[in-house]
Amino acid sequence: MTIYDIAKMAGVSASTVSRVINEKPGIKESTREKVKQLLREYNYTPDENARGLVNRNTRLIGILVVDIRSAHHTDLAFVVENYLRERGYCAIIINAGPSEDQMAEGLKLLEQRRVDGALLVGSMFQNEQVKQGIFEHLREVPVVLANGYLDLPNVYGVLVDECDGVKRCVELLRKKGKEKLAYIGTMDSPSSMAKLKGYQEKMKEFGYDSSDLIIEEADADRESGYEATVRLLRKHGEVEGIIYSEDVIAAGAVRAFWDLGYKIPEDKAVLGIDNTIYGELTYPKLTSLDNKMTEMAYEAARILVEAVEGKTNTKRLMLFSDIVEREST
Amino acid sequence: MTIYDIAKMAGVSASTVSRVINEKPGIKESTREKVKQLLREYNYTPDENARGLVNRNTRLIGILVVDIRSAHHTDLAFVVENYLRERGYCAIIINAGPSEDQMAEGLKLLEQRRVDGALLVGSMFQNEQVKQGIFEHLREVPVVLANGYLDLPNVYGVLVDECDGVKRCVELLRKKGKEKLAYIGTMDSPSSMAKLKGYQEKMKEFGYDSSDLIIEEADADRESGYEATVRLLRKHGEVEGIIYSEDVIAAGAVRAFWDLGYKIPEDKAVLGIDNTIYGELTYPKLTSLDNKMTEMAYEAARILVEAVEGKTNTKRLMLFSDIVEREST
DNA sequence: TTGTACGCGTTATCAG
DNA sequence: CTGATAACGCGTACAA
Repeated sequence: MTIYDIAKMAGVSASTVSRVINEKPGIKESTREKVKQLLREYNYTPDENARGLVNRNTRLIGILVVDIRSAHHTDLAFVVENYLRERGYCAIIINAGPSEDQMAEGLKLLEQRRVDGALLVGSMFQNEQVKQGIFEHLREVPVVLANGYLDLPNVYGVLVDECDGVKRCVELLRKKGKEKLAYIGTMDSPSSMAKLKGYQEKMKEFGYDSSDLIIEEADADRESGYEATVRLLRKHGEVEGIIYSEDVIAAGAVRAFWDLGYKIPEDKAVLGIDNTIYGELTYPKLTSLDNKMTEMAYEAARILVEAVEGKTNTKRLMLFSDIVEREST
Repeated sequence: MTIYDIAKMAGVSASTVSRVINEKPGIKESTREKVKQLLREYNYTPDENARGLVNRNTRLIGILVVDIRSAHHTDLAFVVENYLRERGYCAIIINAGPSEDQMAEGLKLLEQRRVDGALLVGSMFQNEQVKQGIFEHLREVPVVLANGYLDLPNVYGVLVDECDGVKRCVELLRKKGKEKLAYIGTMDSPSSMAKLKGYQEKMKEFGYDSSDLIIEEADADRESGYEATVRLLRKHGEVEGIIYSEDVIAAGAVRAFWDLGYKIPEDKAVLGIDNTIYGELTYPKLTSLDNKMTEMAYEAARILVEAVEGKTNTKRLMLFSDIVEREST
């Protein structure tokens, strides 16, 4: 079913049908009604792709994410997809995977689809190869990085002050009387490094030398959180509080403290980051640094759509995180 | 950059460029190389939409999901997206929302995009309005229901034997010496009803009258799980084991048992369904009925792609669930 | 108020 | 082996 079919049945030309569909003025009311009637009868819907070919847009937005299964990316994708759909855009989701090659591959895919814009979710996209990929494949359309930034004329960034957020976490633990503080977490992304830096700098303010700092690396899963915690406590049983780079790691840690017979928060305080579902599931519930994923998603979607529609915008938007206190501190 | 631009630079016609791009035979090696060189130089990628216009396909697959944030839907979407991408398809994701009107709206959106096929995730899509919507909007393309089925010529279903699965859960609890068994869960989807039916039928086999069965309704979140459990125990303190329709509800319940001073599994056994991350996060860890989401996702994607590519397939594929025993039973 | 003709980027067909 | 031409479904100047 095309506009030609409708046109034939209505005894008018295809352009007339097109005009009716797009609510253009200057059509006799009787023909408009006749066409509308037919449109409804065959519940005809215009082909967005063909439309895009002539309008020179697709109303398609690409969402690139390392792995959609990670909870905060999902939350973000949800908010963004809703925002887009309400404005007539469709979201193409691509799990780019962790390697920079795969990310570039994802960018190429989006170019092939001629997306009107792209959203890259996660600080992992903040690297040279992606920058190069955007330059090669998506130079013509706005690109928004959620929790990242790249210095390119068409790239916008929405960021959260993770370094400052962790500093406030350190302050909170000190205020609760915990002196000896350690840090366990991932170190594989710019975001991770910002968090770590927050811990290091704040501890130095409290008079610790960088050689005194107790830091342990972990992967972003519970098993790793469990093991890293056990490892750290074996060496530094005196630690009174640990900040974890992600709730999921802290969730594994909670189990470790249980098994080792420590009470949370009396013996050891635990503080996670991301304020995800993990934080509410552990016993006791985790205190967590909320890095405002929902807000970030909303702002990223807004900036992207506005840029696509030709409105200018701030290139970098900074959001502030909040500590959500629960039972683990 | 179009094939015409490339053609002009290579001193050939657009058809030749097109033939090179599509690896068609019958091109002089020297011209092929010359064109390929240009293609690389300008890292040109063909416009999939324009391509689709003439090929009469889009290589776009629509994924309709009630809410992408629910963990098992996310897992499924991940597997499906990877499968599709490896085969040259792109996934359009739409959060259809819980109402049947919104679902129909989502179907219309997919028609507009002229998707080559659609995947509807969750038994919630198993209703008359969606059936009508598929008939109106997606009659021409294959549609796969993950965990559901609709009797329409172009609809395929991949299902899991939830009723039978719950029966085996009842058996397991009995074998562990738990006699008095209750059921708490959602009752708002065909899938929920199948689970409930499994509980009811198996209990009858064990000699219980339907009026003896202890059943409590809950929403699919932790708060509701907590409250429903407290409510049920107040009335039936003698219950020795509870089956929950979803892990997330059971996760709330675990907290309720803690607060009420019951030991799991000694005092009360807890059994969830879905084998999601929730099950591993609670303390003790949940025994859960694994309804094979990953396998279902793989099969659904496979059937969909094969149907899109013209291969015939079983209209209904049934998978079998497994109980994953952890610490709560 | 309506229709004709063209172009969007690509592929298929047919002629050379 | 290669090029010209006609589609694909739609929107839009321009003409009537």
